[in-house]
Amino acid sequence: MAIKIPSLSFYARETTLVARELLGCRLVHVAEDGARISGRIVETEAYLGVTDKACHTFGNRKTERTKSMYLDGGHSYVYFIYGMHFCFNVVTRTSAEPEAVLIRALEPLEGLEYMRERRSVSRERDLASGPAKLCEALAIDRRLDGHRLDQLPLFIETDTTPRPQEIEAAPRVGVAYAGDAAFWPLRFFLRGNPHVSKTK
DNA sequence: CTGGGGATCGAG
DNA sequence: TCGATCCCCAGG
Repeated sequence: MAIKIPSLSFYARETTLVARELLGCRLVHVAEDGARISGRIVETEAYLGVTDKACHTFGNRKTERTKSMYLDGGHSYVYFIYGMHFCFNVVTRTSAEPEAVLIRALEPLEGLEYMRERRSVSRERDLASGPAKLCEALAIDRRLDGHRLDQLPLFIETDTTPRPQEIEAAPRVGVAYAGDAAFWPLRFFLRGNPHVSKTK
């Protein structure tokens, strides 16, 4: 299968569909020295905008933090959480529907030594098996908030396409406060992949 | 201005 | 199970 970089129209579609189709794609950050740091996306979560109590734009909230959610699909939304971590999202649909896909885990593919320098763990499966872990491994921080994901230095390539039966759905992690939405099966991951995040 | 809480992680 | 660590944002 030929590797290509999806245009913004790929991201303008229904958010749950994008969340599923991002599985198997490759997230790439090109470092300042030109080296590629990348991993295969093995876990995602869909956040469905103004009617989704777990989404930062629930009720049409538009603040300094969430303004990237109101960009067109295909931009990044990077936010700071718990006083020390970043999380990386791909914005979907249009500026009128502020929805996004949280990238929750990667299987490291390129630049593993670079990742190990940034992360104080040795096991490969600990490098990027969580939303904040992968941001640290790929050096994604607020400077990349609002970035277009069809351009350097951070972009997404198509890679492998998982078979539908390899994709498992489950409730999202860490959103118990969100009422009914806490039970919506909007977390998608590759069944049995060791780089999927651990949940408690 | 204030303060309660968070789409997490890793040590113990 | 819990602490780290600080920004966000609703409410007054």
